[in-house]
Parts: sequence; C-alpha cells; structure tokens
Amino acid sequence: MGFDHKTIEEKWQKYWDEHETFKTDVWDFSKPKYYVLDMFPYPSGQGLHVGHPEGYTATDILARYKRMNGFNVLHPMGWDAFGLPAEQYAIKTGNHPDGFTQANIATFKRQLKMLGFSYDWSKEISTADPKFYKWTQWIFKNLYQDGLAKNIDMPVNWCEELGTVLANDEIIDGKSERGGYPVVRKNMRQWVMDIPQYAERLLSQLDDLDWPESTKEMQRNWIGKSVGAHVKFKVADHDLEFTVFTTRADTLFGATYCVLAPEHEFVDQIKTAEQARAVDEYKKICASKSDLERTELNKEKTGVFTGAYAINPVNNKKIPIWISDYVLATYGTGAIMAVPAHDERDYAFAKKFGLEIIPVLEGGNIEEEAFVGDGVHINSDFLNGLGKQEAIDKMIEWLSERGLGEKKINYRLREWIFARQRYWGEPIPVVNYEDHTEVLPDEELPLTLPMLDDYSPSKSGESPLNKATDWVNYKGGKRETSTMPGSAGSSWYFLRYIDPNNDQELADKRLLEHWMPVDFYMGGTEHAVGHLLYSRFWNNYLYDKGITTTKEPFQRLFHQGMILGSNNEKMSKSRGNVINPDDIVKEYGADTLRLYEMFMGPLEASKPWSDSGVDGARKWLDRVYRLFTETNKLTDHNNHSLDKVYHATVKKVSEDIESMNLNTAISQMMIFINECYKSDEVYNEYAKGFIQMLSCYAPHLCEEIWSEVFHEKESIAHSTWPKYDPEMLVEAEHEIVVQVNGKLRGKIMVAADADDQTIEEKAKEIPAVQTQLAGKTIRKVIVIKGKIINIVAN
RNA sequence: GCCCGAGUGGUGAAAUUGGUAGACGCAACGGACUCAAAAUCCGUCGGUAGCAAUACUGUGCCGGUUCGAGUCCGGCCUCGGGCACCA
Repeated sequence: MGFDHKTIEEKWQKYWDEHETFKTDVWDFSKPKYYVLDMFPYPSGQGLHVGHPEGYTATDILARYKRMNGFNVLHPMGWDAFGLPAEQYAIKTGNHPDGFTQANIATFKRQLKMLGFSYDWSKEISTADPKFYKWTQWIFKNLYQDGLAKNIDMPVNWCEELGTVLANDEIIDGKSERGGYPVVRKNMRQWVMDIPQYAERLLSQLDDLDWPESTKEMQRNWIGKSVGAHVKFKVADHDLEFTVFTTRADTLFGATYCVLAPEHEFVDQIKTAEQARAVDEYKKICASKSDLERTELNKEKTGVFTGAYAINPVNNKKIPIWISDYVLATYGTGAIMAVPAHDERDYAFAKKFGLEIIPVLEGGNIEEEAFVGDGVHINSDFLNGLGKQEAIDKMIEWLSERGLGEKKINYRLREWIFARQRYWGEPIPVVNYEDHTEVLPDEELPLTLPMLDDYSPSKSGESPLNKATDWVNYKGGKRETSTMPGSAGSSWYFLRYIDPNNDQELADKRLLEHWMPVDFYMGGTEHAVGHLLYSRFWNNYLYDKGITTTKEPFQRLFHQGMILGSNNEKMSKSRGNVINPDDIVKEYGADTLRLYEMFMGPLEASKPWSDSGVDGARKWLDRVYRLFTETNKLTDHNNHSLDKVYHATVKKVSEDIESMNLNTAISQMMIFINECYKSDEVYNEYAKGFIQMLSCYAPHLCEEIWSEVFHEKESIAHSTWPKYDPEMLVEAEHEIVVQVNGKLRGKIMVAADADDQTIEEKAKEIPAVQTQLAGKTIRKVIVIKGKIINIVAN
C-alpha cells in the first residue's frame, strides 16, 4: 500500500509553519554560516512552472544537508516584482499592476509552500515594496553622487511597441526580449550606469569564482577586452583631428582610407558641398534602420564619401574619409582607419567602392581576399621584416614619441541604460531644474510610486509618470519621470535578505560581514550576462564604499537545465506540452515531484519530462514507506549484512550533494533499499540514517517516518547528518579483472594485500586465459593494485 | 563567421587520476501471488552467432598515442547555447 501524501504533506507543512522550523537567527555566529540562494522569481500570472522547482529543490536539498551538518543556513525567498510584463498585462486587462502583482505573489508563495521548501519566510522581500526600494534608491543616489549614474545624451535602443528604451541584454536578434518587438536606434537623454569603469575588475575577478566555465567565458566575451592603440588623424584643409582605435597599429602603412560612423560629430563639419546631399541622405537612412535590418543586411556594405581627406600620420599620405554604418558609433571612437588588405570588412568595402588596397604583410593573396594572419611586414618603412607583435609594439612606440597615438585598451561593454519610460518600476529619486539636477536627501527616501489610473506608455518616449502632475512638480523643479529597469532591485536583493527589516541601513554591517558572500547561487543561464554582471558591478561598488565586505557577491554559481516537454521540445502553451506542478503535486505529492525532478538526470542538463518517470519515483517512495511500515524487518540488532552498503551510501550521498550530482545520490539510495529488501533484517540505526538522507529529497514523508516509526520528537531537519565509517568500506578481498591483450577474459578474488606474482598466478588459472595464451609468448604483465591485471602476449 | 558545451541501449542516464561500458530508473518480457485484473515480490534485458559455456562486435565519423581510450591528441560530422560589421 502507498502512503497518503495529501494528509502527510499538509500535516508537516503546518508543523514547519507553526514551529518556525526554518527560521534563521542571523545573529547566531556560533556556528559556521551557509548562504544558499535561488534567483528570486518574477511572479508572473502563469504561476509556478515545472522548471522552477528543479533549481529550488536542488538548493533545498543543499540547505537541508548543510543544516544537518551543523551550519547556520540562510535560505530565503522573495519576489522580483517590478517589470514590464505585469504592466502590460495590467494595461490589457484594466487591473492595476500592484494588485495583479500581489495576487501573483500569493499564488507563487502558496505553490512554493506546497513543495515543502525550507525557506525562512520571515526574510521574504519584494522589490516593489517601498521599504525595499528605499534602499535601491539610496544606492542609486550614491552612484549618482559618485559619478557612476549619469544622465547623458546617447544613442539608445528604442522599442516603440513597449514605449521604452532597452538595455543591450534585453535585445535578442534585434528584437525586444519581452514580446519580440522591433528595436530602433535613437538619440535620447538617458540615465545610464557607467559599468565600463568596472570592466577590468569584473573581468579579472572572474578567475577566482567557482562558476561554470562557460558562464565566465560569456562574461569575458560580453566585457570584450581588446588591447590596441589610439591613432590621431588630421583632416586635410581643416583644423580638425579625429582619433581611431585599432588593434593592428602595425598595418598603418596599409591604411588607404578612413571611415567615420554616420553619427560621428565631425561628419557635418567635414562634408564637402558636392557630397553634402549624399551624406545627409545616407545618415537619414541609417537612422531609420532598425537593429534587425542592420544585422540582416550586414553582408552588403554601404557608405558614402564625405569629400574630405585625412592625413595618414605615418607617411603623410592623403586618404579619403567615408562614412558607413559598418563603423559603430558606440564602440571605440566611432572612427576607424581602414586597411583593406588585412581586414575582411575593409576589404569588402574597398572592393565595392573601388578603393586602394595596399598589402603590408607577406602571405595571402589580396586579389582574392583579405589576409588577416601573421606575416612579415613589407611596404612599411621601419617595420619591414618584423612580425606582427614586434611591429605593433614598434609602431605604438613610434606614434607615442611623436604624440600621434598611444596604447589603448577598449572594452565592448557599454553603459548600462538605467531608465525605462514606464510606470511599474522604482522612481528615480531626482529632481530636474532648469539648469541643474538634484538628488533627493536621504530623509525623503523612499520616493514612492504614485498610484495612477492611466499608466499606458506614450509613443513619444514620455513616461506615464508625467501624468501625475501633483507628484511631478516639486519645489520649483520637476521630478524625474522615468523609472528604474527591472534589473535594479535584483542587483542587490541578496544583501537585503540578511537584514530585511532594517530601516536605518541597507543592512547591518556586522551581518553583511558575517553572511556575505552567497555561498551557493542557483539560477538559469539566461542571466549569465545581465543580472549576474550588474549584481557583480553593484556589489563591487558597495565594497568600494565600505558597505559590503566582499568584492564578489556569489562564490559558487550553478545553472539548472531546462525541463522540456515529453516530446523533447520546449514547454509552451502552443505546443500543448506544459506540465503544471499543481497537478503533479495533487496526484503524486510534492515529495514525488521533488524526487523525480532530481532523478531525471544531471541538474545542469536539459531533459524531457516523462510521466512514467514520475510514476516510477512515486512507486519507489511507496516501496520505502512499505519497508518501514509493513515488512517488520526493522530491528535493534545489527546482523552486519548491510554494513558495507549503508556506509557506502552515506559516503556517496554526502559527496554527491556537495558536488550537486543529485541524480546519482538517488541511485545509491535505491541500491540501499534494494539491499534492505534482500536482507532479513534492517538495523534500526541504518534505517534512521537512510531516512535522514532521504529527508533532503522527500522531506514530508521522512518527517512522518521519523516521527511515527522512530518516535523522534524534534524535526528531522535539525537532526545530525549520519556519519560513515571508512573502515567499513575497506575490503579484505578485491575482485581483480583479468585481461589478455586488453580484453576481458575473467575475474579473480584475491586478498587486498596480495602481491603481483600471486595475482598473476591466479589469473593464469582461468581456462579462458589459458586458451588465449596458448601458443603465445608473454611479453609483459601489468598489474594495477585492486583493479586489473593485463597480460600482454603474442 | 567567431567563442563555449554536448553526442553512450528501445528510453532517462551511470562510469575517481585512462583500468570490467551500460550502475540506478523507465519501457518491454518471463515467473510467483490472484478466480481474474491491478498492485506487489523475484528474475531477464546493447547487437550478432550458439541450447550453453563462450566468441566476435559495440560509447557520432576517420586517424593517432597507450599494455589498455566513452575518457587523452589531431581532423571531420551533427545538435544545443552565446556573440555577431566590436576595428
């Protein structure tokens, strides 16, 4: 018979609530701390997805394991409550985003409790709560005063459909991440965070983090460090000079033209009368192109000659200045020197417009294609005969001595666009006057979001907050009406869990010092560059301010994989393959869902859902339950038949939890249960130890057995994790695999301390070995202690 | 195009530093129990040949290193993820 999951799960969830079983005393410094954190969810209208519990169960297992191993564990949960989807939904349905979000939070919380996670709900936070965003605003204020938050005129990603600007990581394939709407470039006055100032630190500190290598690599690429040089070019017949960035200063002798981005500030000054019309036309076309069109058209180069010439500083040659959108205004200086012989893009451009191509490196065939490899320099005066790196160094030295250029490091990382022309976000605590801007004093924080009836966005880029006239007008100025992006609150929320009700400070410094960094952080790969980079930036900044005491916020990071539909496709309503966790919990129970999701495969892999797999998980829990309640095998007497398998199980389960191989830990527990069924007796201590281990995975059922079968009074969550005895795993005899010429021919049992000769003699007794050796000469015998013997013969 | 990661039975997947490929599940099949079915318990289960012992073969493909390769090296193919005119 199976167990009644509904009754048991409700009973223990109620017990945990009433006894505050998982409440953490953050001031208890007597035990070592362990901070296990899940990326907090965005409380969407759909409720919990079956993918959420995967990561949450894994961290819950770790939290429970650490708790039972004597750690003071902080395991909190909260809500990333501001953001576009709630607002869009609200506009569509006429509900206020606040009420909608509150209702969603209630649903999420009910569902999380239903799954038996050991969260300390007394630490719950919401980014949309003024008590929380007071400190988001406070951090903004500090960043502003320190010059890292700036209001500047810059080209931005404008999404007309959403009525707001977007950050680079919110755009995928030239379309908005939310909704997939077109994005165009537009010059606007914007609040930005000067994250490039932290580029070098964000890059170099990656090395010491225990993160997936692929995620670190993604961040490195996103930061995009590039070592090169600035070279100054004078404009012929003008008193103007522009700078280009290049990583190949050594090819300067091959620079046959220059290209400015269409948005470059010099374009209008240098264009000649004959070319003015063409230039203006081209600029107009570029401005109206969406990001998507730009990426789609990137094979075919376009551009226009300005009529002006630049002077190549190395040989004083006059070379034409063109404009083209293959040069980006936002990278480097927005201007390049073109070396068509040795750059594919410049080559394509030069070919199309019939520009001169001068090779300065030996090798390749410039009739066919650009040669981008290394080679000996030619046509390059004082660089002739040198290789790439030598030539770069020499050229930079030559330029520096004459004040014509210098070594320069560039980063691909751009300013983080920090304002959204939307309603449902943190107000930016700033007042704009005619001639200056003021940030609100601390005592006026939080600046609360006014309740509006109409919060729909405008196509013109004006924030809905403009409609709140009473709120906007303030002491002769006007409040800033754009709001912060969704990633504002999530960039520091992990600090607030430590001291969530503090209204004097962001958090008590002694607590931050004790609890940071987060020891284990779990979340999806989709945050590999956005959230995880912004959080690192803010935490590093707060470290500089002496507020946090660790530079890096997340010591160990893990990404759970995606759970696919049973047809191996991404779960979606349109594919009809969505599994609702509520249904699974109702039919099979939370313990089954938890166990199944952990047993599916490696945590980081994406894997398909299987209904029969869920069934199998439930059947195994029933089998465990029966062993403890129906078989009468439990006894106080140890007949030692289970010694080895039990101690091996404790060892494997412990190690596998530490390394997050949660699927193989379950396999080992299954092996243990199979052995118990084969044995006549099961020693009580082993049975109890097993239930403790399983309690991380299936907490309700195990609490029930702990209390009803073993009559324990305290929650199993605070019991002490079983220890294993290494002595029990030492065997007197080993099985040795016998190979002839690397192929398996038999197995022998030998004493653990048997010498090589004994093993060889025993191996030769095997008939199959004798057959294989017949008529052959033994050339070599390899013995690996305790494992294998390989006889080489021919 | 560039940068990561992955390809193992019918299926989800295991496999310390190179050392028994397929642990543990699911599905399937067989047996026990049952009037019967479900549930449960026990067993079989990569392929080919054989009654069998056993032999050969087998971790995407081709080659290499090694006594020994799923694991290491070189070259491909396929799939997934990221970046994408970044000078």
